[in-house]
Amino acid sequence: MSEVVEKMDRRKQRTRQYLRDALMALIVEKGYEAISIQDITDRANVSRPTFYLHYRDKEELLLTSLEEVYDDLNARVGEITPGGMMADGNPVELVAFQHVAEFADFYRVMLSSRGVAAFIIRVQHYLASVFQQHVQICFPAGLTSTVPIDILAYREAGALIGTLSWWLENEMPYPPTEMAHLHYQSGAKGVLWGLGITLDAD
Amino acid sequence: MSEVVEKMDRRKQRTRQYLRDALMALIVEKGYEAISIQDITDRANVSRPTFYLHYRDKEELLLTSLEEVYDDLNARVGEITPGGMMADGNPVELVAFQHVAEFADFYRVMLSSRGVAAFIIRVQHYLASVFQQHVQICFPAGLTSTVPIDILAYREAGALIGTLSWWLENEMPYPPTEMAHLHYQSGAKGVLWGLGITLDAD
DNA sequence: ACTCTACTTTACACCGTGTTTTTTATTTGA
DNA sequence: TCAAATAAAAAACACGGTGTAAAGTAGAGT
Repeated sequence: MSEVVEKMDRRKQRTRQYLRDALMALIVEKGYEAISIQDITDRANVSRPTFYLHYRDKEELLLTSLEEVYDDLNARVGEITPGGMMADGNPVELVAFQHVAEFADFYRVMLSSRGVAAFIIRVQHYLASVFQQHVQICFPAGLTSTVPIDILAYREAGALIGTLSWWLENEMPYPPTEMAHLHYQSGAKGVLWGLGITLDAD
Repeated sequence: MSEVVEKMDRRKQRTRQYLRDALMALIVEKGYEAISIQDITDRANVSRPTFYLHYRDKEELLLTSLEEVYDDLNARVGEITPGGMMADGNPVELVAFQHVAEFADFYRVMLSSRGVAAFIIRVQHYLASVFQQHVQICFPAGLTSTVPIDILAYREAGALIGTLSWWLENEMPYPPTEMAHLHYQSGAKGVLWGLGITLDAD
């Protein structure tokens, strides 16, 4: 996933690290779209032409910068066990809330009006694929689903993004564990359950 | 909501209409970000300075152009009746699927990587507010919710966007009515129901 | 110490933005 | 129908960001 970093000149490593740090800081400060290459290189204390020695454009820098974020997320997702719940009895969604809490400043911007559509959609696809993988781990024998699994995957991916958006917009009033439970329950048992309504017969 | 159009010079009306049409066509063709003012005025057969006589920038044109889309949506939402289902027995989500089907080319871009984060977030907020209003219409006496209603609203708003994304990305293989039912059921009864799983006791 | 190679500096052409001024065309309404 | 009002076109401008090139400098690797 990451580039080969071992045999890379220290200056190269340092410069790229400066650029990535600068981008992340600037995203938090002024939003992605408002950032110019000059802004990034100024912040990184690097000349503007140097930028182009490493990255084609702002988007390419963003994509590589995201790897740090993804590495954290993938490490957490790797801990998932079959069975729908994690080893400690928490729902798997907890990893998402913990991860987002870790990078709250970043996500607060990127999942807002000042964010990037491509990033939001990418997160959605990622979460949908995790959902599908998780279903296959929990039910290896297969299922006779009432609803196509990929629709459910997109639905739940969007639902999680929605809950995360609310959480980030409202200064994260509940801890990750509580959010994970609220989200899990209203998903597993349905929205009517979340509203406190007993479901009638079909 | 809309401007006063009656007393407006015909040339003004025509020019603005051309600009709005051009923007919408270009969004479908190349995505919002890739469009320049020059692109819009070329397509509209209008000089570039003229653009600035009417709109401050591309975003302002987008916002006014969206009113046509919103007018359609609001007309449909207005038809919602209290009770969770519409007069014909379809779930209220149906209006969203019908509306998106009407402007499918537009939404296919705007809810994709080539779209605009601000638009996606705006749709999310709109859907969340509709959800909350709908709950208040259906249960005017109030509810003792297990989950805060605004969290549920964001959750379901995101969920709907997720389902719509899947639908648009996959060439809309099911008609709006069927999508609405699939979406409604997996929301009301929960994801496990959608997967075909009978829920154990708590 | 010597050789690479990354970085800096300066410069340039290009493109999109936003505005101004002058001129032309069209609409309004008296 | 004609005069006054106003919208649009045309041409030009300053500005800022992009992407590249050429020359020189500094610091890494061996």
